[in-house]
Parts: sequence; structure tokens; C-alpha cells
Amino acid sequence: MTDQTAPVSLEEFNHRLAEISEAMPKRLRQCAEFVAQNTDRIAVSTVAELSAGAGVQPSAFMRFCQLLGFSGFSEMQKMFRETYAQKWPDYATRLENLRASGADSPSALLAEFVEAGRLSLENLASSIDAGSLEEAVDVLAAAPMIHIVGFRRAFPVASYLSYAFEKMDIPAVLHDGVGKLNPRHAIRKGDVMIAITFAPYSQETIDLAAYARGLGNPVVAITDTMTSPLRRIDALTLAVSEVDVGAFRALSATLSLAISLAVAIGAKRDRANE
Amino acid sequence: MTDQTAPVSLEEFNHRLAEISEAMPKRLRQCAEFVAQNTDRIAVSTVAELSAGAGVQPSAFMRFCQLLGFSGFSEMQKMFRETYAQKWPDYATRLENLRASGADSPSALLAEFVEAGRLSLENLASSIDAGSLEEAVDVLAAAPMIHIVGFRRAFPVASYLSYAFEKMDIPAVLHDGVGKLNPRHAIRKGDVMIAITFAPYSQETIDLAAYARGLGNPVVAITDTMTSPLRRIDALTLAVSEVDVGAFRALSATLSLAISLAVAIGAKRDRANE
DNA sequence: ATGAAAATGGAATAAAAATTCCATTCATCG
DNA sequence: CGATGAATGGAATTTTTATTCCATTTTCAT
Repeated sequence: MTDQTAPVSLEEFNHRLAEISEAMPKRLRQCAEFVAQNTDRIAVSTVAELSAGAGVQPSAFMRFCQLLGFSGFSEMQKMFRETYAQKWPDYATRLENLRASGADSPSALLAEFVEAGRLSLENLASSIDAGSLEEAVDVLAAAPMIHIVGFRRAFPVASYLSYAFEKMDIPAVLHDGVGKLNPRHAIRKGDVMIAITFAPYSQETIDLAAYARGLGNPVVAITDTMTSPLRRIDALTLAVSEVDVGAFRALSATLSLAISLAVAIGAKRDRANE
Repeated sequence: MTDQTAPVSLEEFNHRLAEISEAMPKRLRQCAEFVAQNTDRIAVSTVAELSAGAGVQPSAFMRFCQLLGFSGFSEMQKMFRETYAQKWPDYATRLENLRASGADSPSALLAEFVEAGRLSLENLASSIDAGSLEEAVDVLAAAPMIHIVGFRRAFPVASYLSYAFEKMDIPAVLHDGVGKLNPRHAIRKGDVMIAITFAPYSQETIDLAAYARGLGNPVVAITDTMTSPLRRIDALTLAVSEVDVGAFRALSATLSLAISLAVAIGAKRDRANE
């Protein structure tokens, strides 16, 4: 049953997987999907565990292995166990290796950003004020409509929030500035706004937030410091500070805060509707 | 036979090993020596293999495991397998548990997302293929024009890339789907595309990438697994897998990869222009 | 609709691995 | 030097895991 085309390296394996997974029946595709996303578990798991993870019978997983060119699961696992040793060194070492591959190589840069992201996340977890966060969730969960504003560097955050709200069926509009239409008309009394901006703060965001505030509407601000101009208009401020790499700043912490906010709002609304 | 002092972490294990290996009989010391030097193999080997490596009978290795406090080899191996798999806890289950214990407060949720983000970043650092990344940077740095495509969950990434390129004066257009205009007209021969999509893959992205590829243009894909449909069109694939929290997935790793890519391209172009 | 082919689930079987047991060897002390 | 207990090797046993087989369901073309 052994097929001479059995992959002998991770690269070959991935390639093979991509190549044939399109034309696979349902269950086998489930296997492919699960394996693609959990490649690192293969070396240390049993067929039973993996097939359960993929939501499939062991026999189906068996067929999957054979389709890839292995004689069975054992042979496939052997390949992963052999390449396992290289993956073992811990995270710190791996990061070192990435860095060492040349100070200004893409992978070294990636290592920098990964590290910056981790630091930012740690910082976020310890610095966020649980009370303010909860208050923001309460206010937003009760909103008839949520307006999301954020330009330039804040725009990815705004659009991500918009996507999350859409998925959870929460009424929200993203003010994206397309067509330079005046967005104020869409804002009604009682609506709530999420304003996102970082230094150098964009005037449009501040203006729109100030307008909403002027109507007496609550504004939740996601911003970088406590001295942000959004503070002045008495917005409920959630401060996030990102560690930067050179002149560049990633958004790991900000996005994590945003998605948490969105999911918490969704959860709260669900509870309220029961 | 189970000993309550069985180590539950790598640190405890090493400590225990050092502590008792001095007062061991010959064969068992051989085991200790071998294990200390090949800790990484324990998770993926059998007793037979390990005992042979240590130059010892399987039964001797068995006694060694018991001396360390485990009930047998299986239990010891389990510890190592879990330590390795620890990075991939089942978040769905954990979130369930959190809920059950009434700890689904916004800050608990945030903590989950922060943790998920950290794990995703670690995984990114270890799983990214330095060669592919470098190749992507080379191709993109040489592009006369970069087209960025990504909808829904991928849109924040696309817009962030667009922002970064703008800041670095790199010619790039974001295909955002506004006005449902046909974006194909803007793509010229020789341009390079960055296509971003995650399961469930959005057809528009795939179609546009396929069109670009049809022109003979290179396509760099940022996607979630090796089974992504973008593989089919022979795109240069950068795979990122994010750890998710319940049904939700943050973008920490993906954005870190994106910003690294952008900055690396900028740096390379600068060097070329000097 | 109907039959053929493909896919699937689950139990039965085979293989492999872990664990135990005991006869033998080795070291130690009177 | 011989007795005693610890240490060891190897085979027997048990447990776990992989693999196969076949009855049943699903899919698809006619």
C-alpha cells in the first residue's frame, strides 16, 4: 500500500495537502482542514485523538493518511516525529534564531514585531481599567445604534469592530469617509459612538465625537493615552499603549481590546434578550 | 504506585532529576543521563527506543520513570506531550468553563484574547517560513504597483497594509469594493497583488487573485492554512494560524506579519534607491 | 425514481507498545 | 568465603493503539 509519493518533509507535506484537499470528500476534507491547522499535534497524538479533533471516525482518518501517500497513520506520524526535534527549542531560542538570521532581514523584523506585540498585550492586560471597560460594555450593549469612527491607523480597528458587530447582529455603522458625505446626519439622539484615534489625532474623528457628545450621546474612546483630546469631550476612555518598533507601531493590543469589547457587548445583549 | 510527587512541569522534572540522579544505581543513572540530554525526544519516542538509546533494558527504564514519581512511562510521556501541546489549549472549552464559572466579565474576556494573541504570536514566530517571507519581500519590493485585496475579516489587514504603504510612499491601491466597480481594470501586467483571506474564503478575493495570476502577475497570499484556495492559483503563500476564543478570532499574528512585510518592503526599496 | 459507485461509521482484528514478573547476577557485609 | 538484599535482563502478559473489513448510507448520473 506504500505510495512512492509519500511526503518526506513538512514542505512536501503541505504542498501535497494543498494539492489534493480540494478534490476530497467531506470527511477527508475535515481531516485535511484539522491537520492543516494542528500540524504540530500530529507528532504527539493518537489516531483516536486526531480523528476526534477533526470530528471524524478513526477509519476516515486512516483513509486520509493513505490518500496523502502514506501507508497508514504510523508512517505519517513517523515523518512528523522525525522533524519534531527541530521544533522543540523554546520560544526564546526560536526568536533568537529569527533575529540572528540577519539584523535587517524580514524574519528579524518579524521577530521584533512579534516581541513588540507580546509586550503590548502584556501591558494591556495589566493596565486596562476593568471598571471603565465594564462601563463601556454596559453603555454600548444598551445602544440602539453604534457609530464607529476611526481613520488612518485607527481605521483597521474601526473596520474590524464593524465586522464583528455585523456578525453578531448588533446595529452599527462604520463611518468610513467614503464620498466625503457629512456623516452627522446619521447620528440620532441616544446613539452611542466608538471613536478610535491615536497621536497625531485626526481632526475628523475628534470633531465627530464632539458633535455626538454635543447631542448628549455617550462616546467610548479607544485611544493611546489618558491625555488624548477625546478626554476633553468627556468620553469614556479606554487607553491602550502599543510598543513600537522603530517608527512603526503594530495594533495587536488595540485589536485585542476591540474584539473583547465587541464580544462582551454581544454576550451582554444575548443575555438581555433571553 | 502513583506517587503524589510526580513532576507536572518541565522545571519540576529537571529539578527532580538533578535531585535524585546522584543516588542512583548504574543503569538508572544511564537513563537519567540520556534523558537529561534528550529531553525533547521523550514526547515522541517509545520506551524501547529510549531504553535502547540509554543502553538499558526497557524494564530498567520503567523503574527509572517510577523513581521520578510517575506511575510508569506513559504518565511521564503524557506530561511531556501536554507541555508541548500546552500552546494549543482548546479555547472553546476554556471559554465554556469561564462562562460556567460566571467569569465572563469583560476583563476575563479580554484576558482570554490577550492570551490567545500571545500564543498566536509565538506560533507565528516558529511557524513562518523565512524563505517564503523573504521571497515575498523581494517580489513586492520590485513591484511597480501593489494591489491589496481583502474583505470581511481580512479587510482590517488590507487597510492597515494600505496605510503603511502610503506612509512609506510605496505605490499601492486598496481594492475595497466601494461602488462595486470592476477592479480588474486597474491591474496591469507586472503589478503584484497581496491577497488576504481566511476561511470561509471570500470568492471576490479568490477571483481577483486568480485574475491577476492569469495575467502572469505574482500574487502574495496571506491566509490561514495550507489548504487555502489561494494555493491553487500558485500564490506565494504566507500561512498564519490564529488561536481563537470561542467563535472569535483576533488578528494579532496576522497584523504583525502584515506590518513586518510592509516595513521590510520599505526598507528594501530604500536600499535599492540609494 | 433507480441503480451503481463512492463515502462513511463502527465493530472486529492485528500490531505495537507498556508494564509486570521472576530468575539470575552483582555488590556488600558479617 | 558465603549469605543477603539490591539490581538487572529478558520473557510473559496486559493494555493501548493502529488498521482492516464490511454493512449501511449518501451521492450522483441516468
